[in-house]
Amino acid sequence: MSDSQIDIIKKGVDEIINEDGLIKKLKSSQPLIIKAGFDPTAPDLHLGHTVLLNKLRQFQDLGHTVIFLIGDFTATIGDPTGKTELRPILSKKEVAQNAETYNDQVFKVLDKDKTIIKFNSEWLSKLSASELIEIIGSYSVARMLERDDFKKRFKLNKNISIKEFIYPILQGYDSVILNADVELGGTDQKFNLLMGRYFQSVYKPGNDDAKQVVITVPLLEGLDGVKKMSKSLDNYIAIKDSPKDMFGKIMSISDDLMWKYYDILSSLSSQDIEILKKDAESNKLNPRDAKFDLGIEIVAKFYSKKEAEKAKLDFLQVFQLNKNPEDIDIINVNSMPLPNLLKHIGFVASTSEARRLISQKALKIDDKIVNSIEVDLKEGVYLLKLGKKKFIKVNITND
RNA sequence: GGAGGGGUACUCAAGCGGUCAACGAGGGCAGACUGUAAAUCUGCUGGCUAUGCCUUCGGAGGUUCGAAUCCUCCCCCCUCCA
Repeated sequence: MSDSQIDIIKKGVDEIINEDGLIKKLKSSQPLIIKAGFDPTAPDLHLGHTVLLNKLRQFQDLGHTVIFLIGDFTATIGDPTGKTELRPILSKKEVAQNAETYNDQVFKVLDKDKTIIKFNSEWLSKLSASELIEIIGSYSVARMLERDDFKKRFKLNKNISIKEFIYPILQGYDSVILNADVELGGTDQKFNLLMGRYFQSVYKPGNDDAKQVVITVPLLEGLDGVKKMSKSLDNYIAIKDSPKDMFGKIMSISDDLMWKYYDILSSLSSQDIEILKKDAESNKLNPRDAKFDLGIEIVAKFYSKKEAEKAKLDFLQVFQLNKNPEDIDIINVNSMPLPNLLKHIGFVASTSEARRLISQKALKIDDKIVNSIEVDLKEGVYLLKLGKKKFIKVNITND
């Protein structure tokens, strides 16, 4: 049992610290407490998050308990990971709203009955100054500077706030409070995750079994193929994206990135993926078709096979046969100058941008390129296409 | 506390009295080519009621016909000294 458990858990993870500890914990045959922290600043869950969520789900399916920890308190500090600036502080209200959004989305992947949601402000906001000092007192600056991003910033003479040192410490302290057996996170979180181990050993000296096992999962690169997928970089596929958008975004990734997505997101075995890769290299398989399959698999995971197939058909319509999609939204608008119209319907951020795009022949009305902003649309229904991807029908009225 | 260096658009980074809505690079967007891939080429990349007007070079004042550029005060970052 434990043997098969460990195999399931090991699949697709980056690192387990340490595996022996995990095996020991699994053998105890008690449900383990699995901790994963989430930042309330990014409420839109995307495929990058699902790598972690899927792994959590596996733990749940194996009978363990997941604590979905929302770092509302630590968010007021700002995770220094990969950052050069402090993050803006969120209000209580914003945090609550964001948490709500999580709630909606998380249980597309996680089993609600086996998930405990916690906010770390519950215990962190109650710490007194002396308690805090005691906690941070057990860690040293030298060890803090072992951390890669701190080290870099220190060497480059960039600002490091003392506050930022507190973040990983408190994250580690969370594990003490929660008695976490295992903590999961992305590879970039390794340092923070290890803090949990450290503080658990401080608070329960000599008891090695009390130390949480750290499991890191690979980071999913964003659509650009370079940076990690994140909302703030706008290179993400949200799990709320429509099947059409999801499929389209997957089709737009590079071939190199496609193989990484296969590795991380698809249920195919690594052997099967190797075969696909070889076939593509020897021209037996058009990489595009491999991408189609990947798109279908991913969309089907969040919707259904049927909707995924439909998204593919739609894609073929639009980009292979150069036709318009079938179900384009239609909205009613009052008559107004073209640049304002484009701004009003959300195609562009400003009328200036609209003018630029029109002058670059990026706008089509009823399949005809618009050459001038002076076009005056009379009452009626028009099909607008901006760039390659944006479609909408407008019904112009003269109220 | 003292001495010096620095803060320019999404990022990096020029400019140091007018020709600056601000060189250049990256990123982004659009067009061509394609497999909505990569690579490549071209254009664009503050806003608006738009051949003009308005707002931007850390903040607030000032000098000047005119300031990102000069002066004063303030804030922030970095270095060295204490």
